[in-house]
Order: sequence, then structure tokens, then C-alpha cells
Amino acid sequence: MKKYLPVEVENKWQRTWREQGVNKFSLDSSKEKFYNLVELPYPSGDLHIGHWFAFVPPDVMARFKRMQGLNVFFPNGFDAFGLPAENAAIKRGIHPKDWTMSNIETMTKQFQTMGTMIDWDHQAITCLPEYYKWNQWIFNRMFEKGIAYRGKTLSNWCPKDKTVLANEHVESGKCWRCGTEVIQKEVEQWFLKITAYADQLIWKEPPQADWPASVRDGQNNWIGKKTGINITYNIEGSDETVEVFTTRPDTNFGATFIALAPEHPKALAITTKDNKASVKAYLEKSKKKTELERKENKEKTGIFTGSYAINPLTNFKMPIWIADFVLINFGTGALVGVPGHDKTDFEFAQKFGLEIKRVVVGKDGDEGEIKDIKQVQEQEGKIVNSDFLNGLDIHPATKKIMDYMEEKGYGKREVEYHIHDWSISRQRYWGTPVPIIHCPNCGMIPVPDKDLPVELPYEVDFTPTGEPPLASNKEWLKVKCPKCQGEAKRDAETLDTFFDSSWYFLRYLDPHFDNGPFDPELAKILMPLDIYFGGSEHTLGHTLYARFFTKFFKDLKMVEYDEFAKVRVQHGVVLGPDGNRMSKSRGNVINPDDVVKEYGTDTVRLYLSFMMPYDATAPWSPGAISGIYRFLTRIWQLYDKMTKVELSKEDLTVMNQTIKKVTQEINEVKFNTAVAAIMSWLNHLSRKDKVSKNEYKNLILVLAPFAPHITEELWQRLGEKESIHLQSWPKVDEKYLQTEQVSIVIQVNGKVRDTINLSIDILNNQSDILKKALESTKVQKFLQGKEIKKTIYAKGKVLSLVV
RNA sequence: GCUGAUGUGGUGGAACGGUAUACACGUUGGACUUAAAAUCCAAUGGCCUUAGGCCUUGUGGGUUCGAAUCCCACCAUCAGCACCA
Repeated sequence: MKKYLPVEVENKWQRTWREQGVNKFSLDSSKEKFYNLVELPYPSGDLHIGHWFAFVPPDVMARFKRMQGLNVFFPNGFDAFGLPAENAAIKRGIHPKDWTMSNIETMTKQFQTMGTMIDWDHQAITCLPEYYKWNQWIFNRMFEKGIAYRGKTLSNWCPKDKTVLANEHVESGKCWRCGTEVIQKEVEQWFLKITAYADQLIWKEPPQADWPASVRDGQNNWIGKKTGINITYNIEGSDETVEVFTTRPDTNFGATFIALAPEHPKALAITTKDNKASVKAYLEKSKKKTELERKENKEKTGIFTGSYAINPLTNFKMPIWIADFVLINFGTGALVGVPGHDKTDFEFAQKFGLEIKRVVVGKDGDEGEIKDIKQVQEQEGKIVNSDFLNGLDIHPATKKIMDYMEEKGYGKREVEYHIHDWSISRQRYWGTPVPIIHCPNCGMIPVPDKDLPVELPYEVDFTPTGEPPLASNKEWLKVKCPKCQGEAKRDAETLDTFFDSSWYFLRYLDPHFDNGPFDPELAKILMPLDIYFGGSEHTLGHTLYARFFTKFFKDLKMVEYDEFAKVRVQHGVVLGPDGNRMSKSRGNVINPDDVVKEYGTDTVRLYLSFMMPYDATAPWSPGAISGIYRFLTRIWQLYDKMTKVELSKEDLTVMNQTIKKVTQEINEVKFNTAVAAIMSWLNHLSRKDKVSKNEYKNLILVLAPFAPHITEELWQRLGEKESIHLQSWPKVDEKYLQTEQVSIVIQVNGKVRDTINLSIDILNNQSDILKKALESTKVQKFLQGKEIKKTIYAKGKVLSLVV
């Protein structure tokens, strides 16, 4: 056979598959369904090696499952809204829509060269009205249920541009655009009440779906449920009280001060006359600090209000301070300082000369003065050792004191979460318009479903001016109130793009479905996802949001399942050949198009499957890929060795063992070892003079998911008419898995001294094996003059002698 | 600091508590070539001159007949979060 020329083979089959519709999905109720999905890509305009790594191994999975007889659904789309399009537009004067759509076109073409079985007929593009119409529809449902609401949050605010700035747009406290000093301001925004689902989103044991522990722990941590108590302290000589949240009331015996966040509403009310001026100055100063600055600057600052709160447990007079290390968003925006048991409190107390008391709880620990932070940390450990907390919400000692305090009326139990409601407002153009109408008479009125979508107008001024770009199109902005028919205005904000990607996999089922965001009948059949591939950067964002949407849809009885993906698999990163992240500035970027040109798609696919575990991060190796090419060439040339030949027992064993191994490994998402098994088999076949047709067929069948083109070519050369990818996965014949001889390791005192070959019929007979072992001169040497005290036999593996 | 993960040849990496280093790259030697490339064959963890033996999975302990694997402590790297009361 002539030389293996990948380009010829690959173009031909990609074309043929398209023409014959080999990868068209159709529902087949006679088969078990398998919804295989990769996170939808952002249309950046160029398909890079990361995309290949994200999509190729999942494609192997999809093809493998199809050959195993499953009804595999593997769609893809584009996450097409978002900032980069708008930035490109601002920079180069291209409209975001044109930029995005042309990128999608390029990338779709590039995707073709990857040779995946993705069925593009189910594609959804999130920036098209037929998609975002349903974002708006979902938003309306959320608005009705109070899940979408208008709330306030502290944000970076540029007073000149009158706009909210993201943290990365604040450069040393100044606005990136106009250089004005940025302040912290409470701004009205749209929120989704994800906290309403916080409890449901916490992963329980055993997990309700097969997601990596790192993801489950990460999400639980992020949700950060804490049971504590809100203690109300009276203030000496005043009717005012101050409320403080704590998860550790057991340390309250050592509480010596109170600290309020500068934004705390009572900050000034609590301040005594004499201190008003200095407190005001402090509040002004901290207002100017950005959140970032406050976090970066670890040096504690604060100011005394002049008031004292009474600790009901000890009657201690606790001075009330205002300090910017206290977060307004957590708890009550105030904390009770226990410097004897908390590092932060200790630093603060030490700096301002506040009293440091230590509590002795239980029998552990001894009283004494505290001199340094290390001592605090050591003692902290003694009171509630976190080991005790395993699987418990609260430590029993803490619970006891909470009960006591509630009984006495000092406070009330409260559950706090680290997770905040999700801010979804963006003062940007390239996103889904919020389907709300602001009417001076009726307030906020959702755009009626029948009037959806609220289309994004093409003509807007999206260069940054301060106000949301949509507000620049006055004609679009002006609207009649659906309720009173009076003059009203549209909401000019757009939705965070994570909204789009929280439910897109449902849209794929039927992207043209007209009666709702998705076809509920199809959802019943095809959802949840059987496997969801993606990046680890989405642990706390996208996948959590998608789970949240799932819970919401379930409440609305739109879906029946609890988790949208049965299995979650997170991939690693392909680094540049120098071991660094690929970047243009480093010049270490591997362009997949170039590599494909040099070696062909199949080689790149196989390389990406083989070179590392799917979840690993490792450098691209230009040398190793040529080894993969060599492997495919050897497969190609092995064709010529094919002839009518009787297979030996060994051949059959190797074949069946390999098929079994490859099957197992792909099922466990271990593509690299699956390929290694095929390579070993090829090594075995290469050593033979003749290869049977059956062997060769099975070889290319197990290779087909990895290298779809070359295997198709070879398959058809064998005279087959139907695509190799529609064939059944080879079956393992169990009777050939056993070899006649088994090698047993003989250990003396735990060290390997010899291996002996035994026929399988005496495998169960320990005394026979021992007899054989004692015949070995190597073993004898180590037994000389010693008495065997003990013999341990692990069947078919090891005979261990202790002397 | 917290949470999670990882640590095995020159490199990427294999190994249900049971022959550590599969598979591949690289390197070295050989065959074929006038020569090179390509291809094929062989060797390839370290140490001891060899038969043979000793050591080796980040470090130190432990459990076990037997540990890369399980337990404890430490060190290092990576990722996410971080003044969370």
C-alpha cells in the first residue's frame, strides 16, 4: 500500500460523512440515550489548541458510546454575548454582532478539521434573538417568583462617568477611562436570589451526582453555610443596641470590644458627641477606598465611637469601634472582638491597646497573658478543634452556649452564607436586554411574554460614555407601559452572560422550539447530561449557576431531575513547549492548524488523548507528536501483513485483553492508557509475520474513536460499505482472557526473590506452589539454615515466605 | 491563612496493598544507505569492575508477610478562595 498521507484521507472522509449524514442525531427509543457535552466555546475568532484538548477527548467518548450501541447526542454552540466583542468593537469600530458572527463562521470551519461527530444541526448561538428571547422569558418567570429582584450593592463608582466599574477597571483607585477617583457607592442592580437555593445547592454525602470531590468541596465552601447567633448588645447609657453575628458564642466570655463596618447604618447614631467629628472623618476616608484597597491593605485602622456595649455574659464594658476590616456584607456588618482567640481581633486589639482576655472552656488550656499571635493560634485550636466538627454543623459546646443565650434572650440563631445573591446587571451593550419596563406610574413591569424578544437594537453608541449604551438609542428606550399605556422607558441594562450559559444545554435539544425555552418532552428523554466536560475555572461560576437554574426549573415543574449533569469531568491545560501557559507575548503558542497541516488531524487527536491524563496540565511536546505519527504509519502499513491465518492462543489472549482494557479505560475517562494499550497491541502484531483480518479489524475498531479518519479509510479498504463509526464495539470473549501459565512472585521476608511460571490448574493449591517455590535455587539461597515461620499466598500473584 | 489537588527515570507519564518505572518521547549502539533523512533491531532508574547483589516513588516515622498506594508529621509545587467574626 502506498504511503500514509493524512490530508488526503481526512478531507475525503470529512466530506463524505457530511454528505452521508453519518453524524446526524436522531432519537432512537430502542437505544439508551447518552448526552455528551462540552462547555460551549466563546467565539474569540480562532480555534486554539485548548479547544482541541477540550473537544477531542470528549469526542472520543461520544464515538465510543455510539459504537457501544447508545443513542449519542453530542451538540455544540457558541456563547456569543460578552465583553470581548464589545471591546473589539470599541477598538476597531466593527459592530459586535458582525465581529461575533464572522468569528463563529471562522471557528465553525476550523471545527470541521477536528473531525468530531458533533451534530451542528442542534447548534444554539446565544446572541441571536431566537435564543435570548428565552433568557428573557426565564427572567420573567424569575421576576414573578421574586428570584430576580432589584437590590443594592456596594460597587466601585466613577462619579464623573456615573458608572459602575469592575475591579480590573480601577487603576490605583482611579477610573481607567477618565482618571477620576473612584468611590464606593450603593448602586441599584438586578440580582438573582441564588441564596434562596443555597441549602439545596450544598452537596450532600453521598453526592447526588458523580462530580469531582474538588468541585463539590469548592462549591460547598463557596456557599459557606454557617450557623451562628445574632447577639443583641445593649449600649451603656443609651436606648440603642448593636447586633452582632458570631458562629462562636462560646468564646464570648473573652469578648472585649465591638467593631462596626464603616458602612454600618448605626455608625453615627452610636457615636458620642465628642467623637462625632473624628468618626465622620474616618467614614469619609474609608468610603474612598475601593474594596480592593481595603483588602490589600492589611494594616488595621479604626476609630473609637465613645460608646460601650455590655457583654451580658460577663458584664464587661466593651468599647465600640468602627473599623474597615469589618465587612458590611457579612453577618450584621458588625463583629464582637475576642482578641484572646482570634488572630484578626488580636491584631486590632493590640494596635489600639484594647484589653485581651482569655477564656478557658472545658478542661483544656491554662490561663495566662497573651503575648503574640502564635500563642493565640495555638489556643484557638484548643477550644474547638476542627476535627471534632467533621460532619457536624456546630460543635456541641458551641451549641450549648447558643441554647443558653437564646433562652436568656441575648440573641437569636441565624444562618449565614458566604455566597451572595448573583448580580446580573451589566451596563453593557452586547448582552440580553433586561425585559423590564420602568413606568413612572406602575413601577417595574415585565415585558409581556407575547412581546418577547426585546430585541437588541443594532444602532447604538456603545463607546463608553458612562450611561449604559442601550440608553443612547432613545427611540428604542421609549416604550408604552403594558399596564397603563403611559409613556415609559425600557431597562437599558443587559444580563450577565452566565445567565445565557446556565441553561443552553436544554436549548440544544431543539434550538428552534417555539413554545418555551426548551422542549419538555425532549428534556424528559435526553436530560440530564450523561457527561459534562469543561474547565476547572467554572467550578464556582458557570456550573454552580447551571445547578441553580436546574433547581429553579424543577420548582416550576419544567424539569424532573435534581442535577443537570450526572458526571462532571474537568480537563487540564496544554502548556507551551517551554512549560509556560501559551501566550502570544511568550511566543510559545502551538497553532493547531499548523500541526494538522504537518501531521494530520488523527495524529493531533491521538496525541492529545495520549500524552497526559485528561485532567492534567502538561507541556506540548513537539517530539512526542512525531511518535504518534509513526504509530499511525505503522497501523497503515500493517495492512499489508494481513492474510488468512490461524490465530494462536496468545494472539487471541492479547486481542481480548486489549479490547477489554481499552473499553474499561475509556469508560473511566482514561484516554491515555487506552491508547497505550492499543500501542502495546500493535507492538505485538508487528512482531508477527502475518496478521489475520479479524485481528486487524478489531484493531482499527478500537482505534476508531481516537483516529476516525485513518480507521475509516482502512475499514473501507477492507471492502466494508458502512462507516466504521456506525459499527459495534468489539466484544470481549472471556474465554481467551485467561492464559495457561501464570507467573507467581516468590517473596522472602517481603523481598522479591524469584518468579515462577505455573499452569493455572494448580493455582488453588498452595502446598504445590510452595513445593515449586522451594525448588528454586534463588529462593533456596535466602532460606538457607532458616525456618519458615509463615506462608502467605495471594492467589495468582504472590507467595510470601517469612523466615 | 483556608480549601482542594499533586509530588515516581533525562521528559510526558503507567501501576485493584502484591514483579515500581507499562506506553511514548529522548539518548546510545547497530542494520540499511556513498551520505543524510526515513525505517527497522537492541540497550536505556542509580550504585557496586562481573556472576550476582544493594539502593530507589519529595522527607521522616507508623501499620503490614508485603506500601508509590493506607495512617501521622513535615517540606515543596499548583489551583481556587481569602480581614467571613
